[in-house]
Amino acid sequence: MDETPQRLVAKPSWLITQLAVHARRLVNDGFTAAGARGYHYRILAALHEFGPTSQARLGRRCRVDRSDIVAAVNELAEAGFVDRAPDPEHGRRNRVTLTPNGLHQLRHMDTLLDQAQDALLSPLSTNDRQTLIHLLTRVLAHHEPQ
Amino acid sequence: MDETPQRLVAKPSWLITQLAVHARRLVNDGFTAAGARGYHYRILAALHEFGPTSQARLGRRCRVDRSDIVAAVNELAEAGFVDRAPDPEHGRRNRVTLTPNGLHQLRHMDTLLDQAQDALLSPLSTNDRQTLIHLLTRVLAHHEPQ
DNA sequence: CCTCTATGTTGGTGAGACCAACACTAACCC
DNA sequence: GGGTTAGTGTTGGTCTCACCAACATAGAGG
Repeated sequence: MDETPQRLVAKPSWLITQLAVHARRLVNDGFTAAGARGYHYRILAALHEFGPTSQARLGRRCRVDRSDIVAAVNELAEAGFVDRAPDPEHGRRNRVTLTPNGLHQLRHMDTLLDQAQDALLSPLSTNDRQTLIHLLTRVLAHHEPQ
Repeated sequence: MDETPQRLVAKPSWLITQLAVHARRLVNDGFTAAGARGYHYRILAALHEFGPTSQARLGRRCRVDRSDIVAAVNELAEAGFVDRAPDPEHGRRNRVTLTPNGLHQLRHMDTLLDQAQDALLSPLSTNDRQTLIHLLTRVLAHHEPQ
């Protein structure tokens, strides 16, 4: 009952954006349990993988606007997950560093995130998941500025 | 340069939500050219496909909260795309109807939307598009309350 | 030296999804 | 029939995410 219009269901953009709603809900349910949100995970992940950097670079890596990085780093710094200090060899730049507590939080969020991935793709076989990931990666790569 | 963390790229939820960003951008660029937004299209499409209904039912069909339907129907009614009148056989309910102008706007948005779909999936062959749509439909169906 | 670019920061906007509360109506049940 | 329950429209919020304009300031390049 209360069927959704064929005009919507047939559009790839509908499928993707609606599925993104469910994905975000699953992920955020986990993250809020850890007192965090998406931007936090992106930043912690980038710091762990590439080491300390400036906020601007962080934003470019995580696809987050530099003005939004400010707020997110504020929150992470206040929680002790990140350390923000002026870059010694550059007056204007900040140097954001992952703290041990931040690494711990990152690992915690990782397990929460893995559960969400599983819940998200539960109806698909391992093979189907692979093909879906492959196709999505191709399409996304095409739209990333690179 | 400025690579994105592997932790993100490997997550299906990242692929889906990031692709949804691009999808929304493509779609909205078209819609704003028509002075509209996503909610408007959903409502017009539902009215065209299922005929006049109440706002609550409209919301259930389009996956839009009933409080958000109020604002969207306000905008559509002010533009003359939709007619809102109290349901004669139900004191509380409203009866929302698609006007001729609304149908015209729907058709206009349809062509804009088709262009966006094409731009979105441009890197994929017809076959790959089919598979992607099929997989997305399956996953989405699993998460819809039905 | 002067211009151009990059950086951090503040303060907005907008879409979309969602929630709580209220007034009121309809439908249901005893 | 009367009281309870469920549904409807509406107001007024919240949150996340994405994005933009402006500004002060620092570094890099000519």
